[in-house]
Amino acid sequence: MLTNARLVHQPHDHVRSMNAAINRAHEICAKSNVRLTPTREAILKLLWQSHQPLGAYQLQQQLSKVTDKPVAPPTIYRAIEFLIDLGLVHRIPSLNAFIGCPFPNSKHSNIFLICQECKTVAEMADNRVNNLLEGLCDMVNFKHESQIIEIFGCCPNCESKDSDDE
Amino acid sequence: MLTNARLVHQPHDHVRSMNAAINRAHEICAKSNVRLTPTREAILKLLWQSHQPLGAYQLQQQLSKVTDKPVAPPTIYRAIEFLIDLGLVHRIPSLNAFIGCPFPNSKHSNIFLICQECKTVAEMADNRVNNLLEGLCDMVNFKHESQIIEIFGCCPNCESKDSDDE
DNA sequence: AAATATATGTTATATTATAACATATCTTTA
DNA sequence: TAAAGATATGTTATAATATAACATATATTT
Repeated sequence: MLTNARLVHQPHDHVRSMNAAINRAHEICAKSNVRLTPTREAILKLLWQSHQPLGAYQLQQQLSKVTDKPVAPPTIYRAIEFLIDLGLVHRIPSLNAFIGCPFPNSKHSNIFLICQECKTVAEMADNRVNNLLEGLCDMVNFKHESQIIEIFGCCPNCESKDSDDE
Repeated sequence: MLTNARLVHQPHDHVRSMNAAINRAHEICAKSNVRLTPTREAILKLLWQSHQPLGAYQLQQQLSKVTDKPVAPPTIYRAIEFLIDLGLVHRIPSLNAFIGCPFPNSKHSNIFLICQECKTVAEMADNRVNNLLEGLCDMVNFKHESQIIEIFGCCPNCESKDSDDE
């Protein structure tokens, strides 16, 4: 099992993990012979700086502030599409929002733990889940190509806060 | 494992399965002491008549045609919300669309097999998946409340057609 | 330096979803 | 059975998310 759950739900060196992510992104782009342009890098940084997934229009506002220039939606959606295609970013469909992928090199289980209290999202990967789902697909002759698993609930932080309140 | 995959991907008595679904819906509403009003029933029927998930505005058009009256979006979204709350209908987040639930009484795994060719969606339920995911959540102290699993790929029908073409 | 490919800017608009308030219809209880 | 309360629907407006289409700019190759 692979997860960033502890990281997401605990205080940590945010700048450092972001820089690591940006470096990885540069490597991945170099390998694929595509360009991590300033706009794309800025979007990726914004996503990494955020503990929560960001919507396209939140990104628009933030990018506009950072660059001190007006930014139109297509700019955002294009950058996001680029980053998603490279596996550097995920879209969380039920939230219409986007997050940086913590392990862009590994096989994607695309399991997202969505805290309904604080709105943070952690990601997990687990081969047993992949195998099980692929097995189920085989049983009904469905050709499995990709998947996304959204789990809604309460993260450890919020859970302990909630029990304090009672 | 529980699935309607064979049903969805094969010819079958559509009217009959729809009527069964409507009857089940009436029972479930009676039990919960809520009303399956004409609008709500009509929406549910439209969803059951469709092999594919329908968007809110498709439902709007179709309902308007059936009732020969103008229908506004809130009418649709209200009916859908009602049906979803009862477990009679699901929303497929990545499609912004809705489908009738084939087994509204059973525990929901919420596994959806989405054919990217023909756009049909089958549903599965499997306790091993639920157990595995709940186990993973336990490991990171995440309190699991609900989940949705979208699997994208190719259904047996389209798969056999595709191989014919080659 | 020209030609080509890639990326961004810009305007407009499509698509999905909800807020807010008015009206109607059921359901209960006096 | 009429009034009160709860539930459901109608209506208008608008918010939020996403994309199409075309112009311009920047990088890359030749």
